[in-house]
Amino acid sequence: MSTSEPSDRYHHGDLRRALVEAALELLLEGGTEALGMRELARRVGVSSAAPYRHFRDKQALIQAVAAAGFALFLEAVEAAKAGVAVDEQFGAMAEAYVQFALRYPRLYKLMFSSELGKFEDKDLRRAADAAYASLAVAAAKQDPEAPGEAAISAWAFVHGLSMLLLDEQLLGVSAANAEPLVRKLTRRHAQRFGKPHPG
Amino acid sequence: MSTSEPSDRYHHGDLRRALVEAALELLLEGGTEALGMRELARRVGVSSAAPYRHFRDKQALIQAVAAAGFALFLEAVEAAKAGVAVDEQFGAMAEAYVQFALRYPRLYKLMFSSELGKFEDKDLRRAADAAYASLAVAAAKQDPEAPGEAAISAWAFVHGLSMLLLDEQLLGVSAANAEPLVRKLTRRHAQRFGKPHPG
DNA sequence: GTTCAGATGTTGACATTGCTCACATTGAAG
DNA sequence: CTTCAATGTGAGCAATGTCAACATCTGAAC
Repeated sequence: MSTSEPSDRYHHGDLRRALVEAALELLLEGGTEALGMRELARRVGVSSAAPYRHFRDKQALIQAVAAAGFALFLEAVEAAKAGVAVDEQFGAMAEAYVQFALRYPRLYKLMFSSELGKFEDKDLRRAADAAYASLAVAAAKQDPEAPGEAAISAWAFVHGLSMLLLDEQLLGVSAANAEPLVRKLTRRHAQRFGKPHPG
Repeated sequence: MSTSEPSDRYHHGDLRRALVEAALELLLEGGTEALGMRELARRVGVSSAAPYRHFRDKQALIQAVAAAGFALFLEAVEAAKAGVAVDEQFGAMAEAYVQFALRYPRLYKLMFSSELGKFEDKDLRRAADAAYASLAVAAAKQDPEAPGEAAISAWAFVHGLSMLLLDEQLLGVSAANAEPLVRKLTRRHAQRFGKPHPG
């Protein structure tokens, strides 16, 4: 499933990428707890100390994973807006957003866990901002009179909704049957927060 | 600051409570990473194995802390609604909600971290639901035509906004100067999501 | 009041983890 | 071909979560 063949030579060739890939798999399977440096090294078929040539810290490794996550995330959200009428783009993106969270719950959680130190890692920060910007732009178009507030509200809404769904805080609603609710809610949000004087 | 005097007798007397208290302090000071079983035992002045008489797991201990957090949280939100006109209660509670998150960021994060297993621990589940219900009721009153959706949207909004603020994802806005923004946004949300036919 | 059974605490140990240091191996630039 | 920086190895340290065997206390029954 990956491009990483162990290949018994001394130098791995592309350890850094292999590590991030494996870390991602490890995370998706077993959550944050399962994501350890040593286990990671084992997976890639390399000694326990090797990863430290590429990442100062466990935290640095995690930041890289999160950044990769944001890239995936951005891709998904952008894809959702392609070929959609402008005034329906926000709704589509919001839906894609929540669906991403539901499909990769542990990754999503990691991305926003932020014992993570988003501020310190430049790459991570950039990736996160890019994702934010993508949705913010679409949301801002909805309410040209107060674009900033519209963007924040929109982001807060989708993020909060995702979290609620992941925590199964919504009685009777789980990842499996969330789709109709998500659609209804995002549409409702777009309506209420959309252009205030539609007539 | 606590009721826990070490007191050199063999039996502590109220270890369980002391542990949760100390864990809370530890969490507030140093975050999740600083919250370890052994360090905790050290703080309370007890052997490393003693906590296991009261908590099966580290996770169980953490769940107890989270439950305590939800109690605190509920208290804060309820306090905010006391003595406020009914149609302004939601705004007041929403503001209190976000302020709680800003005052206790690490605790708030823990409460919603949910590698936490909210489903399994009954006490925790109850505490979380109670907090949810409190805000949900106020939000539902805002839009009697679709109370369920109003509640979800409201919760998602405040939760999402809190997370964004904690992650400093909002450029130029941090815990220190967040208050006016929070007030403006919650009011805006109440307006847009409030009774659709105010005339 | 003595006794005895839980409940509660202690000691010491095991496996595992993050991380570091001294050393080994390699590929590429001169 | 030599050399050097980049990359990987192995052993080891301190710390952690957890457990089992043992110690001590407390409260209820006699």
